[in-house]
Formats: sequence, C-alpha cells, structure tokens
Amino acid sequence: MPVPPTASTAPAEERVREAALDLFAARGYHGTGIRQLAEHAGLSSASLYHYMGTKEDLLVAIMRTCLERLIADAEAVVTARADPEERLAELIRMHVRAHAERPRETRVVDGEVEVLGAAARAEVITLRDRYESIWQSVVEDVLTAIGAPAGEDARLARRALLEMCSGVARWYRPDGRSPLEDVADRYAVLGLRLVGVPHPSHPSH
Amino acid sequence: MPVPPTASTAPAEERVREAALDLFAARGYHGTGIRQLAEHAGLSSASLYHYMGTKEDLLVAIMRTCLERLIADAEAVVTARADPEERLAELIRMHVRAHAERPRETRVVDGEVEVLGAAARAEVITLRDRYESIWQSVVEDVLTAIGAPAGEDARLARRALLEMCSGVARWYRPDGRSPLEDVADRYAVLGLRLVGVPHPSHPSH
Amino acid sequence: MPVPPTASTAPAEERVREAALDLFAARGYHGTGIRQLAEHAGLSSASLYHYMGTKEDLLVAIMRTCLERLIADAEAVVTARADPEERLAELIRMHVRAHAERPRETRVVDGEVEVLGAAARAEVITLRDRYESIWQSVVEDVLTAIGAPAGEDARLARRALLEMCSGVARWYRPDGRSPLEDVADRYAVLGLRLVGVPHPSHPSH
Amino acid sequence: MPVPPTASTAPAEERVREAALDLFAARGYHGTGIRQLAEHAGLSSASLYHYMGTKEDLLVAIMRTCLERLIADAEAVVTARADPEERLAELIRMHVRAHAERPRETRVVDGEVEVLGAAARAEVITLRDRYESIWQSVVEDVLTAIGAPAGEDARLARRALLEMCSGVARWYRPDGRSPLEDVADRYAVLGLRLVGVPHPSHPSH
DNA sequence: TATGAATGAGATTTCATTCAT
DNA sequence: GATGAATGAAATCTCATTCAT
Repeated sequence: MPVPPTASTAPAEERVREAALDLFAARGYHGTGIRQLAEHAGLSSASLYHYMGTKEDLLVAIMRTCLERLIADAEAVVTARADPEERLAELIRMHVRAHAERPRETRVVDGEVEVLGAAARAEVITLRDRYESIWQSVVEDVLTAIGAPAGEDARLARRALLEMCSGVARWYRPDGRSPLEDVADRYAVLGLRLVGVPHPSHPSH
Repeated sequence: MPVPPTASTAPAEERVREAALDLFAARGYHGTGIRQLAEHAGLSSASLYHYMGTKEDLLVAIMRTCLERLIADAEAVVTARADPEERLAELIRMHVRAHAERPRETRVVDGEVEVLGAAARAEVITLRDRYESIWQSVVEDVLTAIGAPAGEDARLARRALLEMCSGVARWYRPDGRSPLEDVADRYAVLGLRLVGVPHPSHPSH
Repeated sequence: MPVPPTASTAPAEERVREAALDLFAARGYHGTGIRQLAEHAGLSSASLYHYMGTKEDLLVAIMRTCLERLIADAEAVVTARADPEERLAELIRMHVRAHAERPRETRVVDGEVEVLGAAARAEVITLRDRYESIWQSVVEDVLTAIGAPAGEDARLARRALLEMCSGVARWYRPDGRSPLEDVADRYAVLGLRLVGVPHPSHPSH
Repeated sequence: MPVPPTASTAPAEERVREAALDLFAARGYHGTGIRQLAEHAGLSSASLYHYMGTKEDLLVAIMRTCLERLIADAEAVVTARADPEERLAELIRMHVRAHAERPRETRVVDGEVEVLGAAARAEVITLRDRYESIWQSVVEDVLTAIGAPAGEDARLARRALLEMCSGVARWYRPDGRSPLEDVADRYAVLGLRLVGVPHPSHPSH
C-alpha cells in the first residue's frame, strides 16, 4: 500500500502524470486524494491544478493515451502480418507486453471505467470497443481458417483471451523468473491452443 | 451507474448486505458512501451500524463469505472427481458458474483487496491463496498426466485460466444468448485446450 | 461589518436561517462563507448540513419566503380595499413596513438574485414578477382614475415607486426618530403625489 | 449571467477597468475572480497586476471615479441654476442620465460599499455623503420655497428621490422604448410632484 | 510589458462514525 | 431496534497574490 514518491527532477507535468499512475493503479481513483497526488508529485495541491484540469481529466488522459497506443499497436500488427494465426499470436504478444511493461496504465483502464462521468465514459468505451473489435475480427479469421464456427464462439474466445492476457498486469514483475519475451511467447501458445490451433507453428517472434 | 434500491421486505441485516454488494460492485468501496448504503438498504445511516461494524468489516465479510464458498466448492470438486482432466474441467465450470451467478461478490473480491487494512488484507489473501493453491495442484496434475513439464508453466497456466474464467463476471447476463451451462461447458473446453489437452473428452457435466 | 452572533437558545434550524439572514444581508451571498454561517449559528460547518441543503438552497428559501409573504400581503390589500387611491396608499404602507421590519430579507431579495443558478433564478423571478404585476395594475387603476394616460407612464411610475419604497430597508432603524407608521404614512403621501394625486385624501391608516 | 469579453484593442489598463466594470456589476465583487477578470480583459492573471494594485484597489478606483463625477456634475448643476425647483429638476435629470448611461459604475457604487475595508470604506462614504448633502440642501430649498416644513421631511424626501432615481440603472436599456431624455424629463416631473411641487413648470431641459 | 509557475489559505461539501434519546 | 443530531477530518477545487524570468 505505501507507494514511494516520484520526486524526481522530471518536469512537473510529467511528475503529476507519474503520480497519478502510481496512485490510481495502487489505490484506485476514489482511493487516491488530491493531496496524496500532490505530495507524491512533489507539489502543493494548489500547484497541481496548473498541470491538470480536474482529477477526472487526469484519469481520462491516462486512459486515452493507453488505449490509443493499444489501438495503434494492434493496427500495426494487423498491417504487418497476413496469416491469421500469426496475427493472433503477435496480437497476444503485443497485449502481454503492454500489460507487463505498463501495468499501471492498463490496470487503470481495466478497473476505473465506471468512475467516469457520462461523457468521459462514452469516449473511453468507444476507444475500448475499437480495440476489442480488432481482436474480434482476428479471432474470427483464425476460427474460420481452422474450419471452426465463428459466431458466438468467437466472442467467447475473444473475451477469454483478452481477460487472460490482461491478467499479466497483475502479477508480472520485471525482476521475476521469466523474461518478458518468454512470457509473451508462452501466452501466445496458450492463446492459440485455447482457440483450437493444435500445433502452434511459429511461436517465436 | 444508477443502481436500483433493494427496498425489499427482507430482514434488515440482509438488506444491508445486499446494498453493499450492489454498490461496492457497481461503484467500488471508496466510491460508495455510508449514506448511499443506508438509503439503498432503506435505513438511516445511523441504523446501519446496528447491523455491521465498520464499513471495512462489511467489505471483509463479503469477501470472506465469497472466498470460503469458492474454497468449499473447489474442495468438493476435488473430492468428487479423481481424473485430473475431469477435475480441471469441473473446477472451471464451478468457477464460471460462481462468477456468472454471483458477479457482485466476485467482482468485489477481485477488485477491492487493496483497500483493506493490513490485518484484513492478510486474512483475505490467505483465503485467496488457499483457493488458488487448489487450482495450482489440479493444473499440475493435468500437465503431469499429459506428459508436460509442470513447473513455471503450471503457474502461468493457472493464472491464465483463473483470469480468463473470472472475466465471466464482467459480461455474463442471465438473459443473454447463451445459457449458463453452455458457457460453463465451453469455458471448460477452452481451458483444457489451453493447458494442452488436445481432445477434451467429457465436456458435459 | 462585524455581525453579532445569534447564539440563542432557539432551535438549530431557526438559528441557521437567522445566521443566513444576518450575514447574507450584511456581507452578501458570496461574501459569506459556510464557516462564518456555522459559527454565527453556533454549529460546526458539518452540522450546518443537517439543516439545509446547499448554500444556494438556503438563499432561495429566504427569497421564496419573503416574496410569498409580500405577494400574500399585496393580495390582501387589493382584496380589502376597492378605491384605487386607497389601494395604492395601503400597498405603499405595506411595502414600507415590510422593508422596515424585515430589512435583511428584503435586501437579500433585492440584491442577490443574480447569484442564483438558472433554475432557482427562474423561480424567484417568477415570484418577483407576480408581486410587481400587482403593483402595476394598482398603479394603472390610479392613473386611469385621475384621468392620466396609463401606458408607459404606469410602468415608469411603478418602478419609481417600488425603488423608492424598497430603499427604506437601507436606512430605517426601529430606534430612530420616526415611528414606523409615520414613515409608512409619509411614504404613502409621497407616492400618491408622485403618481399625480394632488391632495391625497386619506393618508391615515 | 454570461458576460461577453471586452477583447478590444483598447490599451490594457482600460481593458482591465472595463472588465472590472462588467463583472463587478454583473456578478458582484466577491462573485468575480481575478482569473475571470484577467480572461475578460484578455490578459493573464499575473499581468493584471501590472495595471492595478489589489482587487480592492480596483473597486475603490471605480467607486471614486464614479462618485467624483457625480459630485462634480451636481455642483455644476447648482452653479448653473438658481431657482430651487429648476435645480432639483436638473439634479434629477443628471442623476437619471448618469445611472442610465453608466449603470455598471452606479450599480457597483450602490451595491458593493460594504465589501470595502475600513479605510477604503471611509473614503467612499465620505464622497457619497458629500453627494447626498448637495441633494439634501437642494431638496430643503425646494421645500422652503413652497412653504413646506423642511426638517425630517426633507431627509425622507431626499432618500425617496435618490432611491427612485438610482433604480433607473437597473432597468434602463438604450435600445428600449423611451429615449433617455424622455425618461429623465419624466423622472424630473415625478420627483417634483413627490416633494410637493404641484405643477412642475419647466420640465424641459 | 507580460506571463508561467507556484502557493497558503480558504471555498463548499461529504466523509465515516458516535451517541443520546 | 431505530434515528436525528452532531462532528473532526477530509474531500475537490478556487482564491488572491507573488516572483523569477
């Protein structure tokens, strides 16, 4: 629960963002006070408001940045690969990497959507839906490629895959036993098997 | 975001618990106020304290009940089945059912552990660890049975399985397209494939 | 500027209202803080919120009560008297009395309308318009009775009369030189002369 | 309530003054923030302090200018006219014109005296008293001229006259039905009748 | 001349909780 | 069993103002 302060020499605006990431991820949006945020960023709570709008704006900015990056990365994967299985494998690796390397951002995105007001929520959900729709079509392509039905099953599989991969943000530690690329590769294997690909061919990246 | 009140004729103690489930699940612990809780339960905020200790006690009670039931159910599964694959399949079905039928409880357990104080957190984490250790050994048994290595892979697979199945609490609706037992069966298939069982033999329950 | 505290033994709800009257009248709505209000009423600022909604609600309640009473009194005058000149004389006396006896309320009504939000402002302005329309028709009747044109002149006269009489709230002191009824009678004479009645017949009440 | 920005090409100092007039008149001194003032003047809030002392200084300057002009104009009227009735008629016209043409200034003078600190308040009240004493003696002269007692009655009449004429600032619109000079003339008639002059002789200017 | 950065103090309102009745 | 009254602490956010650049 105690979160060490950022207190670096980085520009204040960045420190505010870092503080928000640290604390929102660790204690949740409603569990984080403005004063904690300020202290963590090494500012007074009044000064905080030079670098942000409202507390909610700060949250939305974090979510938007994170989701936009996920979308861009997913689109890049789809562009770079043509083979359905390879696409899915690479999508899984990308998602796992994102959640292992930016666990704060992704945890905030995954866990704090419901605190947003109507307008902000709509925006964030639109982004999230765009990201998920990329997954959806990639999963459907794989199911079609291996001769499986791709209706309700594809939705189920997409959800299962996304949840399973997002979980990485909850436990991965960069100083842990498995290097990140190992974890990403293994998840790709698990994911392909899950959707029904019997012998995932090219697990390497 | 608007959560309809319980306002039933149930005994007050139960109404308090229901209110907490509704609101903690919908808005989070820190996002739920004592007065909202009281209003939702049809009591005054002072009366609330006849039926609970502190707000945190209420949260802990919800988590404890939920986790103890999961543990009991998991132990029952292990007792009832001997075959590793069948055990895992049944464990998955049980977990999916629990998350589909009691999404509020499981969401609270999954999402609010970090708000607990040290003592309560230790207790809850102990329970969670017990539950996960049951899964861990069942997964290991399956991997051993199919001739796969069961070290770090088993931990990875267990985490992937649990995350993927817990996600059901986020999207399952009792009035949706798939009946619950279908979803449970399908998840069992997905899960077995994930760990490497090629032709899940007895998907039915 | 220093306003002596109410601090009586009156019920808290009343003390809050009194405090608001004292301070809103003396320092204005925006010049009065919640903490000053609380201190003046002998409560903590948190306790204040047992007896009121928001600060604006408190203001609106004061305005509504004051305006509704003015309207009721004006309607009573119109009902009680038939002669136009007598009606106007009595209306003036009533208005002067109200502003002399309840200077805090009337000053708040006259000076703080623009701080209200849209909804509250609409309500208050509706009440104010009702009150002024009573005056308007009484003034028109007088002008007609004395053979004067009653168009734009009546509007001008009504405004002049109301402003002149409302000013009493700014200077009348109960311990001053003139008894209230004298002031009221004299204003009735001034007012009738203003609209053009040469020898106000029944200045007494 | 929304006040359109000044945003002109006028020199900054003037823009600051205009902004203060707009906002103090519309929202009151305490209802106007330094940042609103700055935005309205097209400056940053820090730059504002190049053109003013404190916020209160700005308010005092507005009040002083307005009152000094009223005093000068009133003295000019007294100098220019010898006949008591004509003096009063012209004084009324002047006051009405001032309030119709500079409603922001006069509203601020009339409504924000009590927010001033002791020193500033003393200065402003001294000016106001000087202005009112001019009126007082003119009214007394009229009463004496028409053979009426001029003691307490004169004070009452002066107050009634001033309030009634100041009210013009609250409703006069330059694009309204009556041209300003009409309004001024009519108020002169109303005012003379009010003090007891039966047939105001020279209503025109 | 002009402004970003900064802040201590204070704004209004809600927090979880207690207690006398 | 139930609640109105009460509150210290804290919530988010704005205040008027200063200062180095």
